[in-house]
Amino acid sequence: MSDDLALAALAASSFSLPDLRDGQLAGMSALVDGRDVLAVMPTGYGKSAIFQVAARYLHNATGHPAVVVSPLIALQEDQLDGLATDLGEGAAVAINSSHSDAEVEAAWEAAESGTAAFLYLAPEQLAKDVTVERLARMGVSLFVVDEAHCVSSWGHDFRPDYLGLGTVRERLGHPPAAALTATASPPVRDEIVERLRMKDPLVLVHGFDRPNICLDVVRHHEDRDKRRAVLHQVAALARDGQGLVYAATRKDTEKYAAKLAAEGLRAEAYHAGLSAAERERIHELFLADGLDVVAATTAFGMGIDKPTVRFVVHADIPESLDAYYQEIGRGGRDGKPAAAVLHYRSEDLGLRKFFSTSTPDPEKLLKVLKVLKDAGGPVPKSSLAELTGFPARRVTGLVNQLEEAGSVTTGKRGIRLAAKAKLPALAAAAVERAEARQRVEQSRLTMMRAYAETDGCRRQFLLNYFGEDLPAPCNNCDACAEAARRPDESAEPGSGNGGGKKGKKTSDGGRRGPAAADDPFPLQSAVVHKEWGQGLVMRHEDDVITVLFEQEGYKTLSRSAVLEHKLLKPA
DNA sequence: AGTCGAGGCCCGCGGGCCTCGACTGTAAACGCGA
Repeated sequence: MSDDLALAALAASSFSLPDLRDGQLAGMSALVDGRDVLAVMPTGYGKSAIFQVAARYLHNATGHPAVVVSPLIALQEDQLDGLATDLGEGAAVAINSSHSDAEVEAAWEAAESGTAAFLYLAPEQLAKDVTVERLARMGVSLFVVDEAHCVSSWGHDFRPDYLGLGTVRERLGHPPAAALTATASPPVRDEIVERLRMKDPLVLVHGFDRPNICLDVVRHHEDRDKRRAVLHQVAALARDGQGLVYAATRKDTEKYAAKLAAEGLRAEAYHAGLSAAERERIHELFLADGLDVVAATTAFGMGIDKPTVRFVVHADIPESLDAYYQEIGRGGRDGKPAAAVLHYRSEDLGLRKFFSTSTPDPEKLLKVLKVLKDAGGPVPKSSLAELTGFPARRVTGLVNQLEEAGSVTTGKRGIRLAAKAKLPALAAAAVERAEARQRVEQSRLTMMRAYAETDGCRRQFLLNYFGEDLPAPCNNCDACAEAARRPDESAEPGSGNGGGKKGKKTSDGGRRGPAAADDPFPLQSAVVHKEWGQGLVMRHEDDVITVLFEQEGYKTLSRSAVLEHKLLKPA
């Protein structure tokens, strides 16, 4: 604990942080003591300082740098600039494909000689054995994973090297690990901890609620009505400030941008199909207040820290509340009022389903396994595509599914069988794992849908999902506004409340079930279900209890059925 | 799962309607040719 003073002094002198916020010092101190840390804090809270101060301290003590895994080259370069300002040129270096061979070698030497205290890499770099071996020889004081939710959201299909980070960390001699993210629900946190092989990490959750963001959901039946409403609303919101419109497809971002531009707004579309130069131009223009609105896919966001974003409108529902919270969290970072509006049609869930894990195909998995068995040794992924006749992307997905089940491993020279069992059994194991993954993804989408369709306070729902409790309705969402508009509703018991819609909310906006005192299954309590195993109570609403099960994801149960048939037991 | 858009058909010449196939997101890295 005597380190705490030294850490605080270092934060003040090297990083111009005279006053540390809740959790920052505790995080730094834990890392320096060798304990893993998972920090869930919004952008701008100062979660980077936790690992930066700790890394600096450890570098002074050992001469070894921190390895920082960051998903985007642009983010790496931003952080390099920031650290150069605080600590001087050369204190942080990066190894990625935007640098020449000579620059990369210089970065290595800076890290090895003790000049650089931070070495930034993308997970793809750490998939190369030569890289990991050189790092292991060099010695690593700290293993940092920035934007750690990527482990869960990108690891399974899009960027599988995220799943290998735990192994990489072992090979580096298991240095203490710091995982940082702005948003992660309990199952995502668990997955980060598991994948990075963290042991008893210090979990820091701070500044999670963003009360200045007004939460709003607008439901639609017809697609064209939704499009019209989105345009109308953005045009109105853009009168008072700048903001973002998130759409699910590239084409839609261009349509929205064109229509908004036609209405006289400074609007641009942003998606990964644009050239790097064009993306850079739009990004810079937005930061410099040169645009009223950017219509974007999920490509726009990470690393964009503009405090004055006044609205985030979703033209399509995201895949999960984790993603949604990440995206609306880009609004109102200056603490002033900001609007988060979700335009929702149940039909839009179809596209999200399409984007999620595909149903495992036992035949194709078996084919991959057969090819690997016949080869009798490691097979590079490209050859595997050729030998099976499947497209490269399909092969990646299949290999991931097999690898997650422990049936194959990816090594230096390619993919090889890892288990001795009969091939159909290996394929079946992979199918089982993939189906479990599908169930979890499906349940997360279901929770996103439930948020869109709830009559209760949106913020209570959202915070519940992230494992936090908000005792009273927020008074800054459409449901609370609706409740305030109908003060007499709760005085009318039973039927006859007009509108024809069942289950109108009560005037307290609540519908939170019985008080915690007499509730056998309070929020966040651990429970056991005969079939579904261990779970965590996430939410109460009327007669419905939502429980997060480790294997099955989110499930809703009828409270009366639970009590009557004793479906749940306290764990 | 749902939507877009090309192309065909109909009735009658400019546009509506239908069907059916294509397409739908996120990055880094590497090799190749200029």
